[in-house]
Amino acid sequence: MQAEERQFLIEQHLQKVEFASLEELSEKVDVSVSTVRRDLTLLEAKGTIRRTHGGARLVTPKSDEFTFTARDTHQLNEKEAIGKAAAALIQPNQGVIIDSGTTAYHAAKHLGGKASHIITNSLPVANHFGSDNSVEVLVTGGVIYPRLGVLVGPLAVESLSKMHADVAIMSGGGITLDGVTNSHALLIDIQRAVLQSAQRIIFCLDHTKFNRRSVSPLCGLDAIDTIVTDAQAPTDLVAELKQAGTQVVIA
Amino acid sequence: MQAEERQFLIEQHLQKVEFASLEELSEKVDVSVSTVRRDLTLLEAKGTIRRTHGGARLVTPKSDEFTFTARDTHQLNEKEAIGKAAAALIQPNQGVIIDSGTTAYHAAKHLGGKASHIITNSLPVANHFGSDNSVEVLVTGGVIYPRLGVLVGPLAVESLSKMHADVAIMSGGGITLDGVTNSHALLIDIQRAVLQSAQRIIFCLDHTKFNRRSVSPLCGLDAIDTIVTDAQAPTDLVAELKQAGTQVVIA
DNA sequence: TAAAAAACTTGCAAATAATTTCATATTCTT
DNA sequence: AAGAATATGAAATTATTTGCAAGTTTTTTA
Repeated sequence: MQAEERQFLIEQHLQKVEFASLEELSEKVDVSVSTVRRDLTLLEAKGTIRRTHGGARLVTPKSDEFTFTARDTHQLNEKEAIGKAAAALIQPNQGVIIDSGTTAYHAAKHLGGKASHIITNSLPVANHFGSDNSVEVLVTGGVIYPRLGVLVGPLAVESLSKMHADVAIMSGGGITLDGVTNSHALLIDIQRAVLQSAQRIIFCLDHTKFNRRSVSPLCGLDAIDTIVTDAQAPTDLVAELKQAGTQVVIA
Repeated sequence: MQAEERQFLIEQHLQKVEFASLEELSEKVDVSVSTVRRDLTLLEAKGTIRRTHGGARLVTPKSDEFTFTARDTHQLNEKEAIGKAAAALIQPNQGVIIDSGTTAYHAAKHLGGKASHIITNSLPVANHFGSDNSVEVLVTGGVIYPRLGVLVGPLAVESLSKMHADVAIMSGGGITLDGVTNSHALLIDIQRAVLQSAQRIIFCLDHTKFNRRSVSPLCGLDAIDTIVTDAQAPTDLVAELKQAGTQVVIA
C-alpha cells in the first residue's frame, strides 16, 4: 500500500467515525502505530485532521457548508449519497433551481439529462453543466462572492424572483424543529427568493447539520417539503420532523 | 516501441488504474524500471501525472473548466500578446466590461488587480476571478450557451444594459472597413448592449479576423475607439482603419 | 498529589525507493 | 557507412520510509 493511499484511507475513515484511536487506524491500514502517527502529523499539517491524545479527530471546517472546491472533502461520501438521493426525487423534464452549497452541488452532478432546465446562482454548478447541451442552464446574475463562487447581491435576488421552477434543491447550515438556518447573511436573501420561486422545496442536509443553529434563520419547517439526509442523522429529530409533516429521505 | 508511444501507453494505463507501481508499468510497456522512471519524470513535467513513492498517480483533472479554455490553442501566442496589450490600456480603478470570446478572456487574465470592478457574461472569465477578492466581479445572468460558456439571452442583455463601465474589452469574428461582424447571432444583442454601456470600446482582434466578414454585422467603425491586434495584421487595412479615426495598437 | 498507565517524541537501523553514473545500444545525420 | 547524438539498462550511491525501542510528556486514577 502506498503512503498516499494510506493517508487517504485514514482521512476517509475519519470522515465516517469522526474520531479514531491510533490502534484502530493502525489496524485499519495495516501499518505500525508509528507510521500512523507520522501520517496523522502530515494530515494535520494539511488541515483536514486534528491530532489529540490517543488518536485523531476530524476537523469541522468553521465555515460549514459553502466552502468550495479543493476543501470539499468533508463528509464527502454522505454528501455524494445525499446528492444522489435528492436527484432521484426529480421527475423528468422538471425545472430545477439549484442552490449554492456543496451538497446541492452534488445533487446537480447526478441530475444528468433529467431536468429540462436548471436555474442556479452557483458558479461550480454552472461550470458543471457548461459543456452539457442536453439541459438549458439559466444562471442568475450577481456579484461573485469570492471564496464560495456564488453569485450574490440584488441582481441575483431580482432575477431569481422573476423565475419559476418545479423544484428547488437547497442546502443550509443547520436544522432544528424551528427550521433551517444559514451562516452567510448574503445568501439568505437569495434563498428566500428561491423559496418563493419553486413549487417544491427539497433541502439537502447531512447529519452534522442536525440540531445545529447557524447565524441567520432562513425559513420554518412549513416552507420545506422534503429533507434529504444520511443514515447518521439523529433518529429523534428525524422522527419529530416527520411528525411535523416534513418528508424525510434517508440516503 | 517508440518513447513517445510508450509514454502514451503509460498515461493511458494510469487513466484506467489511477495508480500504478514502477514494476507494474515496467512490465506493461516492457522496458526497464529505469526507463519508466524517466518517462514518468517527463510525464510529470507535462502535468498529466504525479510521481509518488513507489509509483505514479493520475492527477485528478481539474473540475470542469470550459471546453474552450482547453481547446483554445489556436493562435495562442498572438491572443496572449493581444490580451496583454489590451489590459495595458486599462487605467487603475476603472470599471471594465469583459466580453465573451477567447481573446477577451486573455485580456482578463492580465487585468490583475488593476480594474476595480469587472462585468462579464463569460463563465471562464468569472471562474478566473472566482477566488480573487481584490476585484468585484459582476456576472450578468443568462442562459449558458454550451460550447462557449457564455451567458446569453434576454436576462443577459437586460442586466448589461442596466450597468455601466469605463471600458469594454470585446472580441469579434471579423473586421473590415464597414465595421465588426460576429458569428453568433445570440451574442450580437449582448454585444450591442455592451457597446451602449461602456464609455470606451476596445476590440481585441487577431490578424486572422482582418478582412473577414462574419454572419451578422455588429457595429460600424465609429462605435470603436481602439483595436488591439498582432503584428501579422495586414498593414493596408490597419492604415485604413487609422485613417478612419480608429486607434490601432499592435501587440 | 503522586504514582501508574497511556501516549507521544526522538534516534536509529533495516528496508525500500529514487537518483546518479556509466557502459552499451539505438537512432539520426551527413 | 561512419560519427554524433540520444536512449536504455544495470550498478552504485543517495535519500526516504518504516518499525522498533528508549526516554519524555501527558493523562488517569488511587
